[in-house]
Amino acid sequence: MFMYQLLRDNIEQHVHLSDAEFSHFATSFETKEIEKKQFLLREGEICRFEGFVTKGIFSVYHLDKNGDKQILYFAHENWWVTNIDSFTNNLPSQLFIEALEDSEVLLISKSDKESAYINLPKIEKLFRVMTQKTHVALQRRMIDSLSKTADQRYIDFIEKYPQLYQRLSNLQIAAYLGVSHEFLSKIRRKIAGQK
Amino acid sequence: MFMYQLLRDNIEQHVHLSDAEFSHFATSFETKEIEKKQFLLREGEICRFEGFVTKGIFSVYHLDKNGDKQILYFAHENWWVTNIDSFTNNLPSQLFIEALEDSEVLLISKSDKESAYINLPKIEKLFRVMTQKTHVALQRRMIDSLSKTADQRYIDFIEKYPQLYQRLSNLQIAAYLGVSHEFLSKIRRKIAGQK
DNA sequence: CATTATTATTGAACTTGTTCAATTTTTTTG
DNA sequence: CAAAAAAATTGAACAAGTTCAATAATAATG
Repeated sequence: MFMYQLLRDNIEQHVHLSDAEFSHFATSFETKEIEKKQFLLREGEICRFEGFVTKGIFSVYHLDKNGDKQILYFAHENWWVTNIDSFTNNLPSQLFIEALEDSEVLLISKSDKESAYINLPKIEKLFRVMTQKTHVALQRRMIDSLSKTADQRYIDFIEKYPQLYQRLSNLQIAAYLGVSHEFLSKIRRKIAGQK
Repeated sequence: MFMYQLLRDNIEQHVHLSDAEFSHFATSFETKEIEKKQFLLREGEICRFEGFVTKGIFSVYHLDKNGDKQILYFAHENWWVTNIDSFTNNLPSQLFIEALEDSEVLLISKSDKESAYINLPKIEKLFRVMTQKTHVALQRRMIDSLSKTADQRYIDFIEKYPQLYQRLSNLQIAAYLGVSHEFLSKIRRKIAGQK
């Protein structure tokens, strides 16, 4: 099936699995469809899965006490999505994971993931390498957030994620950049005027 | 030796090693002393180590084109320090690692670390778990950086790292919080006035 | 301990970003 | 396709944070 091929290609970027190994690992996943505006995970729930997005986009965000949303990341096709804190430590999630389009994910449970670690050490390596990459990306974003102005972060975002930019509302992008959507609107006007 | 006991206790928080396993792993480390204001790693160099701090404090930071410093984290006794991006991908470092006091680290090279992964799978687990924890902490910091005001981030910092706060200058703390040190000074005045 | 460096404070003018409220535009849905 | 809902724009008043330049306080060093 197409979505399993996507998963295989994704894994192949980090470690090589034989047909048999992949087939076995792939049976650990179940498919789930989530409609737009529905949740894969809500605040307070314990995250019992790690997901691989095969269709659509999810946003992973925090809601602060003022009701403002801070988006940690977007996960579209070919990305992994979970609340790693809740998942690994069995803690109530402080994050929401919401579908921004009608979406589809392959989900693996914690116990299946742990079995895979044991049966297939390459899987442990896979997740270690993925976590490292994600961490490096977040370090870069943290530095940008400390040093760059919102204008520049917006320009960088468009350049880095042109396909994502097309599919997201400015409300979403503003919540990712950490500015009000009104201010993002003014940034857009300013940039448009410069061209 | 005292510093190896520190290392062992640190590892023990995540995985258990027998005396023999630990002794073997410990031989991979070499001790290095770094004087205050000297560098463990400079921008442009490839990071060939992962370090465990046994004495002193390091700051891991980026210098932007304006010459402003953004501090990613501080590593004091009992913390690990490296540039994970440069280390894992053999890329020139975009970060500096500088000793803020006369310091001492135990260093392990990439090849020794990789041997350990192979000889002792618990070590792979150790680093996977540590990276996950670090990642979760950075996610929380990212959310705070998107949602909280500098006053609140400063108050949080003092509360979270009271011992670190005592040993750092306000210049360092400002570069960590992402504000000018002048503004931090005004925050401090405001907070002092409230008490 | 006297001198020099670095760090911290302060004020004033300025820039960046927020909030609120109103209006327009676009998208969704019956 | 009409109506309703959601998203985007705009302006005005405000708050948060920067920059620059001067001064004071602390720490480092011969």
